[in-house]
Amino acid sequence: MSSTNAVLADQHNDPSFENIWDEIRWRGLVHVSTDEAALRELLSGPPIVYYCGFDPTAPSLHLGNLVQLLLLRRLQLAGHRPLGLVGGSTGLIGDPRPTAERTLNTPETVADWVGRLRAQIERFLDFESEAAARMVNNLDWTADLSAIDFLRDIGKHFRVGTMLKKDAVSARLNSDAGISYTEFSYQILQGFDFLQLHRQYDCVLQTGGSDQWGNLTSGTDLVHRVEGHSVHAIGTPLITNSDGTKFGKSEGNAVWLDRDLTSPYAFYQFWLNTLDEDVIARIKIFTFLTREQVEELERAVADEPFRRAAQRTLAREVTSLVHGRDATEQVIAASEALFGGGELSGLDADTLVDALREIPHTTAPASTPVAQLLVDTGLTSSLSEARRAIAQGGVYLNNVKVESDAVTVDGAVLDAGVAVLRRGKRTLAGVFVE
RNA sequence: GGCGAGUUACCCAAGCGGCCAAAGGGAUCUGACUGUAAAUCAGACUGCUCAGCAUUCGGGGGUUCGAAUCCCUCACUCGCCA
Repeated sequence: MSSTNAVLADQHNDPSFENIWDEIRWRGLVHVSTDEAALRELLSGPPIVYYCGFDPTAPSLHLGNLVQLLLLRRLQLAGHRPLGLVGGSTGLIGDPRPTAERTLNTPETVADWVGRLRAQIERFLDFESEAAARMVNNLDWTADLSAIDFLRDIGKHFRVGTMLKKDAVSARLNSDAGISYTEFSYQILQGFDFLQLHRQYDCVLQTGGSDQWGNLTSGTDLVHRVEGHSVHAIGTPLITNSDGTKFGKSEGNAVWLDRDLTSPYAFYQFWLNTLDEDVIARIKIFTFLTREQVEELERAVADEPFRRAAQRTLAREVTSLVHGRDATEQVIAASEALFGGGELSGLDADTLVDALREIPHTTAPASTPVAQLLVDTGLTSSLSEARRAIAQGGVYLNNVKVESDAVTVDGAVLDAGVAVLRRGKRTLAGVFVE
């Protein structure tokens, strides 16, 4: 925790930019927004209050949310005051996804996730400076709202025609999944949040992903209609990989900020494997490196791509940001030990054991067949898949290709009492031999 | 409430009584190449006691020697009409 605070204390915006708006534009954080000139002026002026909401759809935030957290933080560093909103009520409803209706989670689950998200958000913002952040929960102003009050005081301000035109809604109406009244109503709740925060804290800006644009404008429109005040919204771009795959997925799973869901090692490796084509854009968004530093790395990518200097910097920076510096140094040491290219037997026993603790591992007797170990370590999800992987020549024990699924660890135990299991080029697991 | 269309493996999507563990595409995994890249080419992609067996095509029931394919029923989705 202390190292996380140290990370926070070291963050700065780049003074070479005239104002924060120019910087977030340069970083590629603005995909859509309300009136640009007005926003630029607003953000250059005296401190404003702004917010971003996080709905509890999972027990942890993921990389998409990290973009939002960093935007909140950058604006805070520019002197503005963030409100971190957790969606205690919106999480009970669920915003319409383009594909299909969400499954409703129980109130208990949502409440639990709200607590977890709140704790995560708090680690990325400063709650003590002059521009101290504040946490809010939209359940606080909706829990006691009656259906009649909701329809009379809030619903009356929404036109169904407008609501139907929102992309999220029309996409669903045009799909065979359809949309429930529940999800259709979501934008009203989110719009009401903005109005509430505007009244209570004089909040004048909401940020969010561009896929939330319809919900963001739902809020700005409502505030304008009810209070007559012009307030603003910024939509960040959807981050995409240049090879067409989805950003933020590692082996098909989301990359989470919670270390129990995505280990710091896996997190570091995820960033380390960023494509050359994408790495500079990622650095702009996910790190606090200055424009000058970014340009230097850009040259490094062009001149010496094989060194992957930008990827290493990106991985180190983001992992430090999320997991702290100590954990980051550990996973870097582990990565170097395991990918160093040297003989595993040449590694110091303690170094090797520490490295294996960072990656998926299992404890098993020396007589265990390799196929079983692949399953135990999670390298494959079934024995069939394990055998297939071995048959395809994709499994290695201490860097030696495994020729048969009957092979056991027996002959391959290193001095440290461990063995290194590898699937493919870079998926590793540790075996601690009993 | 009435009528019509639909529900296939992670996603999209063919199949319309046996040759279907189920075409094709995407995603994913592995091999070659390489930089722990990308692109490209090749292979794999339900499970298991793996040259064989078991279980899959919304749920349940039925017809048949035999069903993802036919019938009944339930659930859900979409459209049209009230």
